[in-house]
Amino acid sequence: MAPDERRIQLLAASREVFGQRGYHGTSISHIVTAAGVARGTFYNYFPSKRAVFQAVLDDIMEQVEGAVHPMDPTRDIAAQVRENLERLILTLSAREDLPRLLFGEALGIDEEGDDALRGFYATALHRIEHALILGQQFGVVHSGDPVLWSRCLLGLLKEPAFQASLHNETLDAHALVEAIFAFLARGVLAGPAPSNV
Amino acid sequence: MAPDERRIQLLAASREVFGQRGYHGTSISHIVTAAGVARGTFYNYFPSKRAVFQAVLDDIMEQVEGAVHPMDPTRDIAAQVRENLERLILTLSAREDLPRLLFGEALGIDEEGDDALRGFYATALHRIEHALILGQQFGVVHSGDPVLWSRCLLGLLKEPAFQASLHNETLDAHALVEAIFAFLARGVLAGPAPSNV
Amino acid sequence: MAPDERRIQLLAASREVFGQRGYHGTSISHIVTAAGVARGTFYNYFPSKRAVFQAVLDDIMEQVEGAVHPMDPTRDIAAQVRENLERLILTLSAREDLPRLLFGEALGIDEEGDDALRGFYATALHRIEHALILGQQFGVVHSGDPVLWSRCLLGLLKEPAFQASLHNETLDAHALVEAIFAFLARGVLAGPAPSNV
Amino acid sequence: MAPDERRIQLLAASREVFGQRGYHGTSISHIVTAAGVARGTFYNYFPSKRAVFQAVLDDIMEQVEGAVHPMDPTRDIAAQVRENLERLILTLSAREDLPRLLFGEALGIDEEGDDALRGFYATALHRIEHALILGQQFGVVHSGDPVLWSRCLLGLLKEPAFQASLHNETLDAHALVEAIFAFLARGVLAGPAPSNV
DNA sequence: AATGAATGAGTTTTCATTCAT
DNA sequence: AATGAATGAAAACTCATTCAT
Repeated sequence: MAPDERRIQLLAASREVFGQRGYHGTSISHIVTAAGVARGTFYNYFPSKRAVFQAVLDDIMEQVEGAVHPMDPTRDIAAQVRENLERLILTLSAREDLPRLLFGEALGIDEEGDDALRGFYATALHRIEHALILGQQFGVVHSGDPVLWSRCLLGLLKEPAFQASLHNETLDAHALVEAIFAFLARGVLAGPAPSNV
Repeated sequence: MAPDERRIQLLAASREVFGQRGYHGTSISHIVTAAGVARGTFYNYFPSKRAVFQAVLDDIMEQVEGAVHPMDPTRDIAAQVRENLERLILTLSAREDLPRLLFGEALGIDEEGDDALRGFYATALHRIEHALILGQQFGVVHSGDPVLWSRCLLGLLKEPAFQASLHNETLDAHALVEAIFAFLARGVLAGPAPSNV
Repeated sequence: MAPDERRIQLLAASREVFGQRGYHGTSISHIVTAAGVARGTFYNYFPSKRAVFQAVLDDIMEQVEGAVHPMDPTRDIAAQVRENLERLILTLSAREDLPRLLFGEALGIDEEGDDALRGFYATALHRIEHALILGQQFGVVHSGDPVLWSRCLLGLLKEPAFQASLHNETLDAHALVEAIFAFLARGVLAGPAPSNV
Repeated sequence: MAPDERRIQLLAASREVFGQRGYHGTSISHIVTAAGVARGTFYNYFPSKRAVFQAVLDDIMEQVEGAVHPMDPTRDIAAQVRENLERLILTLSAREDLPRLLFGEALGIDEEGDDALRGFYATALHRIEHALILGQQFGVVHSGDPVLWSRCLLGLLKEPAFQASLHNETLDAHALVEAIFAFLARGVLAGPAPSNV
């Protein structure tokens, strides 16, 4: 088998078992059994358990980041945000191992891994911040701390995804996008005198 | 030393080390060294590593749940929600180990632990759902799926807390409450035609 | 409680648990729980786990040895042998813990314990040897190696007792005595020409 | 080294150490030191201490059972019984660790082990019973309870073997066979009036 | 004499990693 | 490149024994 294929095969098997058993519940034996190769072969492709896990996570992060397309200023912004959100949610719910790996296992392996995770969140949050700041400049977003707000917005998306995975539910992407948009547009409180005009 | 004190001391030491090194990074040696007792003493108070960790989590969950006071219908509801939110955030940020333990380590130890965590979230989410449903009946909350919305609202609170802990920042409780309230009241999108009257 | 009573109480509790769980399956906790005393109290009466077990065994051996009465040369020898056998078997089956302790647990704790057991068997075997030699002198016992024969005779008694305890059966003392006597008197083989005159 | 060889080597080393120190006196360290392998190597071949011990015992039981050959009805029965007895005794005395393991250590490890031992004895006793019943039908064995008698006969063989191992003596197979046969044929009691004609 | 909290050496077992074939 | 036997450090847990109260 070509080296690249073997690597991909090992990566896939690793993701599979890491997703099912978690990082600490997975042993190299699990991985090589799942991949159908010998123990030593694994170490020809990855220097350590830690390293495959990072490779798996990198894949996932790349996948998630790839779901978000750059904005085209000539098209309707709101529509593009909505599309991005939809793609993001679909990506999150497309593979059931993803939420567990990203939200449950990614944190706490070691300092280096935490850094990688922080990097991932930093990228995501910067994009949101950037959008917020732009929106504020154009007057379509209320004023407020973009850092804090971006975290709140991330939570709006992440928590439903996390809860769904916690209960082995599949995420209704459309419903979630609608809900998030409703939040963004007017909050949850209706009432006699919101007076936010 | 009296058994009760010793138990508390061991629990405190365990929480300390679990908070710093995570569940899997912590060994019984770490705990007993931190507590300054012999290895066997630990097992006089807790039957297993798993068990202390659960005790630590139970403490945390109790603490977090205790921060939310029951509503008094004769007083201003919005004010009470705000107070509860403030207390909750203060609790979450009062001890730096709390977010890591609750958001980063609680998941994935074993099935039983996951159940406990699901129970904790279920309690929290039910409260939020209940409040939403009540609000919808009184016409002060927009209509929408209370289950999904409660998860979104939880994320609004949890993610900023999580991100702060990820960066070792201290949470500005007041700012976060304000931000959340702003979200609740009107969302983030301003604009020519919010038309939510 | 008087020291003697306490010692007896502890000894009884120890025999109880040793009989149920075996030497290695028994911990000091089991003993003190069964006796209803504190851990330290135990060590006021016995210097070690090893020591109580030896005391228990000594009791048992004494009991077993006490079941065999010295022979009265003025009375019928065969009848006395039969009586002793009966008493012995009754003793062996009177307490269900006895066979397990004597046959299953007594051997292999340590060298000292093995010596004690060897001493016990030596005493028993010497008595049988003595009787055999006497019998041979009087012409009522066939000629043959008394050492080997005494071991065979011991097996004739011990194995049925052991097997009964292995299957939690109660030993039928009378039937066993009859069987042993039949063996002694004529063996098992009948036939055209036993010619044992 | 080939897996089969290694397994055999570990089994041999285990049998050696178990035979010398007993089950509870043996630690995995003793075994791996005796075998000259690393600690982990042991666990590549046996899942637990309990499991090697059972494997050792299984070997022994197989060996002992293998010493008894099926009877050929066309040949002299008595001679075949004598040959089987001789082989059995030779087997029992060929390796000095065998009696200790089979008679002293096999009982009391755990319920499963006890079952295995009961099974071993059941097989042996059933064979003896079967022979007795056949003998009774042909009129060459006196009438009497075959179950009880088979246990007595087992004792006749086992106890001399056990006592010999207890004193580190080597068993004189021929003398023992003669003694047992003498027992079988006419018992020990001679005398004026056996009157078993 | 009684208590029971504390001790720590010792045990079994796991598993990431190495390396000769 | 692939194999899989071997390694050994490290972990969780037990329990006989001690000793201050």
